[in-house]
Amino acid sequence: MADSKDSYSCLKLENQLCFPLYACAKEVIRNYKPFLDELDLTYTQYITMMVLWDKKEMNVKEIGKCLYLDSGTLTPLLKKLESKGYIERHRSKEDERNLLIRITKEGEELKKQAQTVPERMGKCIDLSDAEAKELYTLLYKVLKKFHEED
Amino acid sequence: MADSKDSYSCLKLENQLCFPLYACAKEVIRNYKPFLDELDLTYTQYITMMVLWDKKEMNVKEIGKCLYLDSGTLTPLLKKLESKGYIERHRSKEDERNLLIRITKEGEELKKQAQTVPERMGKCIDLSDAEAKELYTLLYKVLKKFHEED
DNA sequence: TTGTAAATAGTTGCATACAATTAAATAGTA
DNA sequence: TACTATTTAATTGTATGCAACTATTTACAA
Repeated sequence: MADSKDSYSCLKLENQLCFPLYACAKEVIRNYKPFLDELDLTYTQYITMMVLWDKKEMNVKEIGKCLYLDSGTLTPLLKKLESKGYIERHRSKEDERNLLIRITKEGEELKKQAQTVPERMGKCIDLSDAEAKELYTLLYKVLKKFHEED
Repeated sequence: MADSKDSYSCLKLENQLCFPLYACAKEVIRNYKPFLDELDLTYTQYITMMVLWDKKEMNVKEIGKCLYLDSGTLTPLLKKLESKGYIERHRSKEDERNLLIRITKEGEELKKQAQTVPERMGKCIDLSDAEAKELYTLLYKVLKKFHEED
């Protein structure tokens, strides 16, 4: 980062860590769009499907914990995915407070189409394997701290 | 990252680089909130003020280039900052297409209050100076590629 | 000079995000 | 049991973000 010339240099955009993080996340997601358009999914819908491809059935709370999202974001998003036929929403019989989200056959089918997305997307990010791994490690180190605080 | 067990392992959340990027950016910005509430600024308003504290006067296009934002986001945001009295908006006399954004005296005053934000925020991110620098470098490397493509 | 292209903000529509609140169900306790 | 606290989703309100489109102004070329 640049040297400090005055007491306000800390307020320069280029001396912040948060800004490249913010901008980078936004640009990477924007670059996903063409690939996700093929699947008729938005980015948030895509990562939601990703956890469901892995776990098959979860409640809203659990999905939110995985994705760092709350019900205010997830409720409308899950209704959308239901209307697309990729998931089913139904209350748990054991505990009516829980809304169980289960992937459908159509949702499973989508997984096949999605399989090529990560690799194609990876090519948009101009980092070596070592650099990507280093970035991954650092990001999770920051994230871990935030998860602990909840 | 985890080893591949099947052909779908690339679709696991924990094997993605984009996800920690997305979640980390979101969490860091969410952690800014208490500090920015004191200034009555949102995060996007804060980074907009940051470029204006540095440059004093810019048009919407230039601000958008700095922040990776378009007029669809900036137009309402700048009107908001104007209503708060931190900036002035007026058309350029030389070229009426340009809307010039200039910081006001109140906007300059805010800078003094904002000065403590970066350091306090930095403490929320649990990285050493070397790690923070490494993260910064990697993020700008990714960002650079995207800027070149425009 | 006049018609066309390019540049710049603004507008519209859709999809997040999140804080704060609400509603319903369940757990825990006197 | 009856009352209270907790848990879980849903709702509400505000603020982004971005693609697509529009309106206005300027540049440029025939």
